[in-house]
Parts: sequence; C-alpha cells; structure tokens
Amino acid sequence: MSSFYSGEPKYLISVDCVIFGFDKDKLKLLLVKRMRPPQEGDWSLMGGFLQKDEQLEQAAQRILTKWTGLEQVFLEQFYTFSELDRDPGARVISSAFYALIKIEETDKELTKKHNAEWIDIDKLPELIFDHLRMVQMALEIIRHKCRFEPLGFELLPEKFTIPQLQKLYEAILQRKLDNANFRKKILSMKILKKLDEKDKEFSKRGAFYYQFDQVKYNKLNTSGSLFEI
Amino acid sequence: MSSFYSGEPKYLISVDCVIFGFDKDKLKLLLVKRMRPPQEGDWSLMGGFLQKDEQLEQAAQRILTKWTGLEQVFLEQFYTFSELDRDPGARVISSAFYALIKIEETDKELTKKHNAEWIDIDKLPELIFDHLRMVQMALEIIRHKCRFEPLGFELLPEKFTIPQLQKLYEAILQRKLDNANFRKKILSMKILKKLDEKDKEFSKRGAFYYQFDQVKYNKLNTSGSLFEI
DNA sequence: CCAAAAGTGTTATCGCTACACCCATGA
DNA sequence: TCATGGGTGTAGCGATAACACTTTTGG
Repeated sequence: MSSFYSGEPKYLISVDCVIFGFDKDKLKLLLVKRMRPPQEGDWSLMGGFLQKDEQLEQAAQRILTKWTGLEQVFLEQFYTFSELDRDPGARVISSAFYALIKIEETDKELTKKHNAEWIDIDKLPELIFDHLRMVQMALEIIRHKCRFEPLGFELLPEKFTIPQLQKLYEAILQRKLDNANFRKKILSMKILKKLDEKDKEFSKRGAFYYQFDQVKYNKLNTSGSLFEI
Repeated sequence: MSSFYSGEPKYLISVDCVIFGFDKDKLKLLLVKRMRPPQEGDWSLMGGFLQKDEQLEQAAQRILTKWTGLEQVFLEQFYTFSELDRDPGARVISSAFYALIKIEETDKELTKKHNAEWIDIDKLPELIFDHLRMVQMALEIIRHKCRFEPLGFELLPEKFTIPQLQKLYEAILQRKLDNANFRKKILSMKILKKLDEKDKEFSKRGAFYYQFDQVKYNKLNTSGSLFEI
C-alpha cells in the first residue's frame, strides 16, 4: 500500500509543550535545563519525538505526564513549526502544544528530577531554537481565548476566591481590572458555586471560596450564550 | 550533528488546504477529484507532500498556486492531523491550512485542468480520509475569527456593496442579520471607502460600491480598537 | 404606480465603566 | 481604631436590537 507514496521525503517530528501555571499573582512557565546536546545546559520547553504508535496529542500528553505527573489536563495543539533551520541538529518539524495546569497538583519530585523549574512569565531566560516564539504565540492565544472560554479555572486550585481569579486574569491580560465589575461579570454568568469557607491568606476579613461548576457552564454554552470577560 | 537524534522515527508529512470562496450568496469550497490511488475518483481537499527544502507554509502556498494560480492570499495553518490510520495508504501526518480567496481572481484553466470544482458549503460530497473533519474545523475557526478580524474582505472582489458583504457574513455565520444595523456597524468602523459607482445586478436602485481600506484598518487596529461584527 | 431592494431614523434596553461607599477583622 | 482588602450600589454613557420608515428605479 505505502508504495503510492514511495519517493516522498520523511521527517523527524517532535512535540514541544508550553506549560502554564499560576502562583500567587504570577503566570509561570515550566521550563527545563536541557540535558543533552545540542545546546546542553540551556533552557527549553518540554519536548520529545513523536513515536511510531502515537499521534501528536498522545505524545504531548506523554511529555506532560513525564514532567508533571499529571493526566487529563487542558492541553491543546496550537501550531506546527517547520522552519528549515529551526533545530541546528537536524531537520525537525515540531508541533507545539500549550497546557494549563494547577501547579499544586504537580508531582514535585518528578519536576525536580528532570531539572524543570517554574519561571515567571516576565523573567524568562534565553530559550533554545524557536521556543521563545512558541511561548509568545501560546501567550497570544490564551490571551485571546481566555476572554471567550473559561480557561482561567484550569490554572487555579479547585477552590479559589474571586480576588484570586481576578489576579489570574490580570496576569494573563496584563492589565488591572476593576474589582467591582469583574466580580459582577463573573457572578452574573452563574457558573461558580459559592462555598461556606473563607480564605484568609490575603486579608483579615477573608474571601469566600468558590468552585467552577462545569455542569452549569456546559448548559450555558450549549444554550448559545457565551462566557466572556 | 544529526547523530543526536539517530534512531528516532521519521514520517511522511503532507499539507492539505481548505480553500474558501464566495459567490452570489453562497460560501464555497474548492474540491478536487482525486486522480491517483488510494480512493481514486473520490473528492478531496487540495494537498501534497512536504518537500525537502520547504516549510509547511511554503508547501501550502505551492499547492494553492498550483490549483488556483493565486499568490499572496490569506492562508493560515490551523491544525496538524496525526491519527494513526487517517490515510490508509501509509502513516502520513498532515498539516491543514485554510485559504480565503476571491473566486473571480482564480485561473479557471488551471482549476479545470486539475479537476477542481467550487462546491457549495452545504452541498459537500463525501470526502476522503479526515478531510471532512478538516473542513468542519476550518469553518468553526473562520466563524469565530470573522467576528474579530476583517476576514470577509478576502472573499469579495476589490469593489463590493454593503448588501453583498452582509450576505457573505450571513453565509459564514449561518444566520440572518438586520440590514440597518449591519450597515451602521460596518460603516461606523470607518474602514471602507465609498466609490461613486453603483452595482445594479441585484436591484433596480443599485447599491454603492465600497472598497476595504487596509491603511485605515491598520491604524484602527494598532491604536487598540477592534474590528468586531 | 407598484414591488423590491437600498438605505435612514428612532427608541428602548442592556451592559459596561467609573467610582463612591460599606464591611469585617487582625494588629 | 485604623489600615487593608473584600464586597455592594449606582449613575451615566454607549452600543445594540428591533422595527418603522423613506428612497430609487425598472418593469
């Protein structure tokens, strides 16, 4: 069967993951010190080669799990990079994914073992190859997307407060939001469940915890209305 | 150098193009009758294999030009498909692009020579492999995107009327729009230049021609405001 | 003069912005 | 009691939707 395509060139395919997390009030990226040539010792995204029995999405999941221990997280392909000399080691086509994860759920041991670290999005070191471009593209995409889809909740713990959520959106959108209006907007969507518990870490009065209600969101979404910040 | 990656598997990579056009009041796709196995005679998107000295974007442009004669059109990568059995002939990873073009600017000879035809978006035939999924994904993307970027103008002739533009948006969004409000909205953006000429094809009174003003749009865009339907 | 499409005007309503204000509590 | 962050109320503005209306012209 494969004779139809004989003579066509073949390529190495890799997958690179831009892994986002959120801590306190900073958006962070999980980066790794590269442990093999080329450019050993430099920082890079998590990556790996596509294996014979895998599709790209599976490879991305494998890579994410390898470095964080997590499964079933928000993980999306966003672009495939194919510049001829993007990797000086060889012609490698790389499919890039971004993931949104809850830092506190990651396997710290695993992260440490693989020389990975959470780095502030505005204190990025030099990255190898075209990895900076990948990061920038992923950032642009989540900045746009977070306005229309409830991405934010992927980055926060199960229980979170409205001020926390607001700080997250401020970190993503890189601008201050009016707290009164943000609160009204979010609550008016009716996709949050208020808990009886308070978080006193950031203030004396304490802020009520909320939970994202996936069921309500799905109803709202299928009935035509839209999440929109 | 390439010894770093020795032992990793290599893959065939193809590029498939979802080519959109607009005629009268219908959104259309350029499809082709496949002239070689497998599934010879079936309909498919325009595609081809990535060549050694190319990057994906160049391959997509090459394919688009081959079938339409056009260069410098709106052409964007949107997803890379890698299901193990997506092509029964061999393991092929396919990067999909969508293009928005002005049908009247295409090279009719070329289209005909390659057995390509413009097919109504709501009268699609069976497509090979996962090409239908590609079409659906591209449609979703342009439906979303056309609300925030002036995509519409890519599909219309240089000179077009407001009612024509409205019909296009109705075809993309698949719903009727109020003509009074649509007109006000579009004109309020001040990105159209009114011409002195009228189009009498669709009415006795005739509708004034307009032109998209890229310069004004860029100003508007960089100054922060947004195109939004 | 009528039908039909192009194009204008009017109004009520909704959502957003900005900002003033009140609340709870630990130090 | 006061500083601090959490949380509420409200007036004004601008955009939108709905729809009634006028204009133009070929048949």
